[in-house]
Amino acid sequence: MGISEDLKQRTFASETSKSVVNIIFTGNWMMQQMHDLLKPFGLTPQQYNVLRILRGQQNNPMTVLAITERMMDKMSNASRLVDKLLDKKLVLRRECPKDRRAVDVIILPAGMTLLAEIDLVQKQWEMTFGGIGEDKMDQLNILLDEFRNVFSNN
Amino acid sequence: MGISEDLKQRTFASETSKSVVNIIFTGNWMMQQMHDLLKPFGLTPQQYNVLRILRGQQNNPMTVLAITERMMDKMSNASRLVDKLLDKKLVLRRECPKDRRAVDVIILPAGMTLLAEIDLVQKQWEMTFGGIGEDKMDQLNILLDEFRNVFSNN
DNA sequence: TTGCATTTAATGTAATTACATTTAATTTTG
DNA sequence: CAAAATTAAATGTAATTACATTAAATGCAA
Repeated sequence: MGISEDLKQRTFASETSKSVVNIIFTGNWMMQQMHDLLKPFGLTPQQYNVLRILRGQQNNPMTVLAITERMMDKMSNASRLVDKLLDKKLVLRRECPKDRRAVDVIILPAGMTLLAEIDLVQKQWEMTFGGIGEDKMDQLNILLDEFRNVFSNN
Repeated sequence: MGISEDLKQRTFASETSKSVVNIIFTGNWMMQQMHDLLKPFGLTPQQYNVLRILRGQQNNPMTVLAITERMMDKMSNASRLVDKLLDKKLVLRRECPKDRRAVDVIILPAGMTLLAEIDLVQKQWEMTFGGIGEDKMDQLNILLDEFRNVFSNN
């Protein structure tokens, strides 16, 4: 099914507005997939995103600001997401010694273990897209980047 | 800037996970653009989406369920979105004569007028993407559809 | 060094979303 | 037809997000 059938919309004003709608719709759809996948592990996609960012830093502490810069959804409040991960004892938070305004966040072994568990399911899920092929993935990435770059600023 | 620079992430585990991240990130980015564009008009993207769906039906009443089926974000509660539009006096709500469980929603002239105002700004904004060209738009739409169709079900 | 601007994170709050439940109407089944 | 199942929408609520503000630390300029 194409976007027209998915949204039961016969025509679009232009190919551009179809693309705009398709990008938003597919983004939401993808987020929903992640959401469903993560549900058994008790993480929201945003929390998962933060955990993966922390893992990506090879266990070096990261400030909340550095996390924010790397988050897919810039709008969610990294400070509160870290709170949630703290509650779950997946990360550690401590005052940054170099700059006492900042806060260092470090992923704990429990966080690494949970991510490792999720990796299995996540990898399997991603494999479903494997049939599309690297060429098309690459092409898609180029096109999406191009859309965002239309606005050179912000 | 490509997704790597935008998220300050040097490498991705695979081209697939890069695409997955890119789709979500670009969807959020696009939503944020809409959000900023609509702010002066006092509508959220979801409310705007509902209004446009109603306009698309050529002033025929639509039930809340029919609206839901056409919404870009299936998760937002159409019932409460309609509430908000009612508060703003942009739509009318009345019991559906054929099925008294259902509720008919109709866009009011005030809603049409507001949409017409927004159309001007929206069209201008969309024109920014015009340089990308119809071919690439088409290509992108095909690729996004392909991603969603990997899961033939749901 | 003091005062002012800036930066970093946390927090207050209103609005929205997620999820389950409820209510009312309709359809199906025995 | 009556009872049970299903459907459509609304609603209660807890969690999350949006947005502004606050608090604390740092940097910079006079």
